[in-house]
Amino acid sequence: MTRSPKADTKGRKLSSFLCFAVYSANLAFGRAYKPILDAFGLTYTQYIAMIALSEADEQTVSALGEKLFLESNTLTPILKKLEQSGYISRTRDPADERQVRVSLTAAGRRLLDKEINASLVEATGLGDEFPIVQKSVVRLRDNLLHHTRGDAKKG
Amino acid sequence: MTRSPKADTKGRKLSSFLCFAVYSANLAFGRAYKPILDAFGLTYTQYIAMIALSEADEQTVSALGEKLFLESNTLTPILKKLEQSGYISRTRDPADERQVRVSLTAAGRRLLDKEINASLVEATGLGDEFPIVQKSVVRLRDNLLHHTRGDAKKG
DNA sequence: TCCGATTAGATCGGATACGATCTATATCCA
DNA sequence: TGGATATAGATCGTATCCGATCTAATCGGA
Repeated sequence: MTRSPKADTKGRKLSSFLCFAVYSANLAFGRAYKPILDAFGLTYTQYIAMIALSEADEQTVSALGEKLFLESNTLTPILKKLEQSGYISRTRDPADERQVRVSLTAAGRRLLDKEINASLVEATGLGDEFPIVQKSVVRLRDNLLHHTRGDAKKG
Repeated sequence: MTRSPKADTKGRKLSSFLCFAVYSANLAFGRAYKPILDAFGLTYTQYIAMIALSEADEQTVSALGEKLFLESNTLTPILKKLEQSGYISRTRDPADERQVRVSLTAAGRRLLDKEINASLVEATGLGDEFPIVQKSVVRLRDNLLHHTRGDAKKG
């Protein structure tokens, strides 16, 4: 890496800017979505958790955490709030009382399918580039995650 | 992943995935950097704040906040901690006592210039694509910010 | 079968984000 | 000049993130 000749200082700055670009893009997403989500009493993280829940019913907290890159310490309070709001259900698995099964309720699914919708895509202003940027960011994230765990599965 | 047949649902999902990709890439940056920053007693946000501070001396909290997309409610506690750590200085501007001027100390600058370095670039694993991804994410962020404030200044 | 190890969530404390509000200082202008 | 207004930070409450730890349930081996 650091393919630049004056690699040192320039490399550090570039790195800083990429990490900062992602950091601030994340803040920007939160702010762009907030007015829309506020109307439904959802926070940004709660909304993301519901998207993950929309992919399957009866997911465990751990399985959900793998999708979200979060653990029970973060998820448990969020899921409890979503349960209180009536958007999800939480029940202990009778077959293994250690596990909690989480699903969207009818109200939660209705919220995702109908009430919150296309306005969120437009906010990105990316047009045709949307899937390209998406792919790059996903790969960036995965590279970082592999680096973290010392896992050298590279492409 | 699990791309749905319906256009409506698909649009929502794509949007979700881009916001989620950024969200999780940000988490991934924090985790990849943590082991490195831990050694210097810095958090990820504190590190980013120091990068912004490295661009100029005697910045006000507001000016710093504009670069970081943060306000005094978030910055003040962070800057106080960095001051306690000895990496920055905070002083009221004699010409306008409302303003606080913030600068890196010698120790802070040394930390950025020498001690923390190229290892942070490698963690991204992006190689030559680094500047391209960076540019896309910056544009995404700016689009979102413009959308938030209803400002339609586009490129 | 019983006890240690493992697993799944939950709890706790520290550090962000952020809306709302507060204080102190500076400015405006009749 | 003096009170209304504006500005810059700071404080507070709520909601994430995350490391460390705890509890309860399950599993494994002698």
